[in-house]
Amino acid sequence: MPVAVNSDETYFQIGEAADRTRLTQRTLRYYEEKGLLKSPSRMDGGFRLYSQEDVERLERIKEFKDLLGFSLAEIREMLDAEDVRLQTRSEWRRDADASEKAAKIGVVRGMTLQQMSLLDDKMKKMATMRSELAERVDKYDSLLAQWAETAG
Amino acid sequence: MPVAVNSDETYFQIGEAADRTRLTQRTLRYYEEKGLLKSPSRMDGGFRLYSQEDVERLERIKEFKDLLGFSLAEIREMLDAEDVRLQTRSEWRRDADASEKAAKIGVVRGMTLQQMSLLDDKMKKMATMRSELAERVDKYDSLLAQWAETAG
DNA sequence: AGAAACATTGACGTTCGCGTTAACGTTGAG
DNA sequence: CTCAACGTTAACGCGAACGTCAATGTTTCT
Repeated sequence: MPVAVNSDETYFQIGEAADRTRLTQRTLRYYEEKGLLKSPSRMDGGFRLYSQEDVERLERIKEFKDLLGFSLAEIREMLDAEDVRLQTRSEWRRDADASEKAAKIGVVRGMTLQQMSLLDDKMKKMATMRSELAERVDKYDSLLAQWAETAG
Repeated sequence: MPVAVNSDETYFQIGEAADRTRLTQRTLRYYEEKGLLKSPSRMDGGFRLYSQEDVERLERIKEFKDLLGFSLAEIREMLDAEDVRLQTRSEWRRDADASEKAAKIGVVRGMTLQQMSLLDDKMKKMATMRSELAERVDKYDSLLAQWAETAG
């Protein structure tokens, strides 16, 4: 069961975080080791405590991997870009240098566009592949139909 | 350059097959070793000779890997299914047992449908992801615009 | 307090998908 | 015939992404 640390937020130990994400505990530790996850908070005894946010991040990582076949290093880069975005947002009001921030956002924007075009590319190819497969199914069907005729 | 073995078909040595597929020679040998490719024919001296068909199969393998992130083992299975199809087709006229063939085709048809739904699934998720990314770009844009205003 | 369930940090092992090197044979051009 | 270019097998190597102990500590329930 989830662990309530204060009245507000819910935290999960590694076991449940693993269950929820359908990853293994080893994998969670590994991702942490590889910097894909900021180190989660801990209980007094040292047990890891994952926030809901952490769990969601893990799910995103899984999507990136399964969907796009990215390496963990690549995924790390993409997530880092997002972090820049969040960081930038929180610093938004209290800092001076404007053009630097604009530049940062520009970079992140560019990366996002790149990711989008990569997605577009893959989707296009997948669509092609799909129609090839559909064509085949049609062929099977007509073969079977023709066969049934001849036999009947 | 391609090697003409008889007047009819064109064959390629491993080097050119590798160039054409943008795979390495090692990879071609590896795929053969793993059974993704029926062993290509050989010259007298033992040099491998790849047919156009072989090259196309290699390209298909690449697509499967890059596009769907399948393991070579999985790809092997899918290609095996196709082989059944081709084999079935060549045996078509000269064999007796009709229902057996119909059954085989039914199986292959089923596998193809499965592959299609897998593709659909991935494409759907990718579309979702894409729109999330687009949303982000919009946010960046409005941030930058707003910023330009304030600064101007 | 004792036991079961759960967690921690090493550290070594494993599979996949090739890369690389070594030692050697083949082919084709001059 | 010679030599460069190309190929062959065998074997070891390697990074990625975890799996799998082992030894030990923590939490929780009774």
